[in-house]
Amino acid sequence: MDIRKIQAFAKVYEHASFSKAGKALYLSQPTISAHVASLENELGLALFDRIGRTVVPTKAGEILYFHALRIFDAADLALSELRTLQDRITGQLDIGGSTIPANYILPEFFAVFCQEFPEVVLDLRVGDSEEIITAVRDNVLMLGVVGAVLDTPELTYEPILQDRLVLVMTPELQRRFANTDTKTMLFTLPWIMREEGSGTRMAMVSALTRLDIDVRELKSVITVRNAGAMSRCIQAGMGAGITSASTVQRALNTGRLIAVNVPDLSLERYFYVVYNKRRTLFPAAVCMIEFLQTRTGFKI
Amino acid sequence: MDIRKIQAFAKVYEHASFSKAGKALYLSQPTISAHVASLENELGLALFDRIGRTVVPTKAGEILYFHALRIFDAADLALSELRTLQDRITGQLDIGGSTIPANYILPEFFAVFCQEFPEVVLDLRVGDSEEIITAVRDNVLMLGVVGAVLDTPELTYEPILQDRLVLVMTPELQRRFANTDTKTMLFTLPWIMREEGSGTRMAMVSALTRLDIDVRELKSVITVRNAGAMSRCIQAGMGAGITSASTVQRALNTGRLIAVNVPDLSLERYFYVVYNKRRTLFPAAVCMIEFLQTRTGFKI
DNA sequence: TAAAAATACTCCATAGGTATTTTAT
DNA sequence: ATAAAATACCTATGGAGTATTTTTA
Repeated sequence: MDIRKIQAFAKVYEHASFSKAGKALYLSQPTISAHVASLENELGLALFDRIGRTVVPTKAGEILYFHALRIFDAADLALSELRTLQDRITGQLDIGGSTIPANYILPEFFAVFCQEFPEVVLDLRVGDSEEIITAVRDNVLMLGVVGAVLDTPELTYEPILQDRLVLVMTPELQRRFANTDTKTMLFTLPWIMREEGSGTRMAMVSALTRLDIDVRELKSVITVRNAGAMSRCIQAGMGAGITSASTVQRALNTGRLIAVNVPDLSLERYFYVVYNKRRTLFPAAVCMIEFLQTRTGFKI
Repeated sequence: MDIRKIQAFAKVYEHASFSKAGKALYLSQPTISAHVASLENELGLALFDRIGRTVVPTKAGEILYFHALRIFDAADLALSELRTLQDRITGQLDIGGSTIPANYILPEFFAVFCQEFPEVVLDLRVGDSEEIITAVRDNVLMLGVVGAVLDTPELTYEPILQDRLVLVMTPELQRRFANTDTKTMLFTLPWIMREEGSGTRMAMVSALTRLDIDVRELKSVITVRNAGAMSRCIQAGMGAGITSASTVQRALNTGRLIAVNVPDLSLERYFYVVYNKRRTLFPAAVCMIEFLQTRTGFKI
């Protein structure tokens, strides 16, 4: 069932002539005869009745022609989609986003991106930084936006945004520690924490490590898997937590929460686009990387 | 876009491995590599990223795989339909029927045929004998059932039924010719005639010719294109006509029409299955020919 | 070191051609 | 006599193999 033989067959069907089919395909008449004969042998069925100098398709020929058109359609469609992939910014782009980017940062960037590149269909997969990075490492996802760098030598991390973490709690809770020294407060506070694998948690851990504090010594009352839950737990007075300023901006503005400054605790971290530079990125993916870099002011 | 290369590509996609694809297709690993490379060259696109010893499809690879499955489906379906055509009585059978067979004879035979061969789909095309025979000669139709033989050397006519034509008129009309000699009556009668090309007309013409009567000398009041119209015209008293006894059986039984005997006018003719014996008949068509011959008692 | 893909090469099947014959109009 | 398909025969591309090298986990 060679596709070129089927093409020869189809042209014979359409022209009811071997020699005309040859002309249409820029092949000699004997070549067409050979192709059709080869198909007939392979199938064990006559495809045409050669009645004198007229060529009439058999029932088998009619059935094959019907399906031949479908085969050509599928092949043509494949070809045209591959061509547009080559020279247009198009196609479905699956992109992984860790908690903070997916919920607080990417949506507004994507809104602009989709306007500028209307042929691209975005599919945002949400997980924590570790999950997204693992998916990118395993080539399940081509692109991720995460809040941490993991030790994966094959991956490229391009910084796109600086983020500020803050230690927040309710004013009531803060008042209880008004006369306590900072380090004691950190060890006494009931903590709301993000799960392991969270970029926010990793940033917190490394910041505390620099103050010689082991997170495992802190009093964790609950572990949550997203920033919204953390914010609500803190507002409910369950304890204090370290989270992106952007996730608690309203609560800080209204005074329902306050950010407590801890001297020498450097709570800044970056968000990155992460990808495997050894993979062939299609235009839409390249575009997305550049878009994230330039629109966040990190490049050009 | 050779289908075998696409098959190699698809197996690599499914196994994420060139060597496993080779095993699955009973081909060597270098052959698989060559096929995929050939496709990549032809398309000018990478289909896989070879990252170390892992193989990851590119976006182009994903698109091609999607369409490859459709191509295989179409090819498989073609193959399976051709196989069932080979060894089962199945498929659509277009069959031409001239006026009398199509309206009065074939329906009940087809009812039985469809019960015995439920996988066959019949499509009955109606025309007059000449139209049907022409369609069979031009290979537009594979089979026809007609009431006349035309001088077409390439066609085979197999008789399937004897038919009796009758000269019919209303009793009133007949009474007007009670004392007229037959020949005068024939020349005086107002005639309802079938169109040229009708087998019924041809049978009538040749019967009259044997009595040295030229139809053109008869007084034709109307030409109709089917037996029902003829019957109604005669019953309305417009004139007399020659038609199959089967088409006016009820009217003869009830006495609304009467058959007038004309000495020496031999009004018998046959119905035939007509086909081009040089065409490859598929099983359902062969079956239909045999069915018509045996069920009408003309063979075995 | 081992496993997988790429490369190098050899071989032969076959897709392609031209020239000719057969067949039917 | 002509037009079309089949046949015969030749050539060269490329599909298939094995052996080997390169690469990387």
